[in-house]
Amino acid sequence: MKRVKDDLDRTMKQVLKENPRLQEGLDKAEQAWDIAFQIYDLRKKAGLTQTQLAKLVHTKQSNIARIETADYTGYTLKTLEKVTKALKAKLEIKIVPSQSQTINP
Amino acid sequence: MKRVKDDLDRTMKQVLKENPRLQEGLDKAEQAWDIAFQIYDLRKKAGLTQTQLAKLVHTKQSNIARIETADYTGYTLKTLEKVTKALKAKLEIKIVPSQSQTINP
DNA sequence: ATTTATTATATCAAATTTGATATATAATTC
DNA sequence: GAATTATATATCAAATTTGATATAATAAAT
Repeated sequence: MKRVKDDLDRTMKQVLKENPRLQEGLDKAEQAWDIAFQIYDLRKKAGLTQTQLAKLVHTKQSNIARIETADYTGYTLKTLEKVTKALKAKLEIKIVPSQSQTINP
Repeated sequence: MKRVKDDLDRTMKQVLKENPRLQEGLDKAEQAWDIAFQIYDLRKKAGLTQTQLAKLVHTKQSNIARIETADYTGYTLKTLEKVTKALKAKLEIKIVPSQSQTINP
């Protein structure tokens, strides 16, 4: 049951890896999935294994696995920050209003 | 003791409100503070009081206050998402690598 | 095909955040 | 300046995430 989702995830990761432009389209899709992928991708590019990254973050491999697969909406910024820092990346969080959000004069 | 920090926060909010370009400079500063401010700012622009926003988020005023003032690193994405959605904004999370992060061939 | 390495899943206690209530402080309004 | 509104702080139980260990599943390598 969950296996199915994961298989999809993995093939999607592959597809995206080969067609990087598709990534943009995902912005509207689930944040959760996107973050998971971003981390996965960075880790791969850094040539790190989950266990190695885990060590950098001072945690265990299983926790990295959780981050990369699970739906991530509920997790804390603190965690995200630790991971991205270990990957020598910067966490950018922007809250962008959909429409001009000023009060009418 | 904490009052001092808050007073600073408030005046900073003012300063930033008047010199929006300064905002950029803050990107390197604390994420936490920045998020707090972004929410505060959006709420104000939407002309909402903390209590009103709280109602939209199905929570209480004190929790919104906490979000806007407290150091926010530890909180969950879920919460951030609920709040930004209520403010009709979109939460953008990007993990940007500091240097080109590819493996050497 | 067997090993070996890598990643995924389950589970559970400990730590942390969240929601809620109550109350204090600050700012507006009259 | 008193009253009303808005925001900040304290506290605590309940819910959730985190870290950890163990183990299963998958992939890679030999």
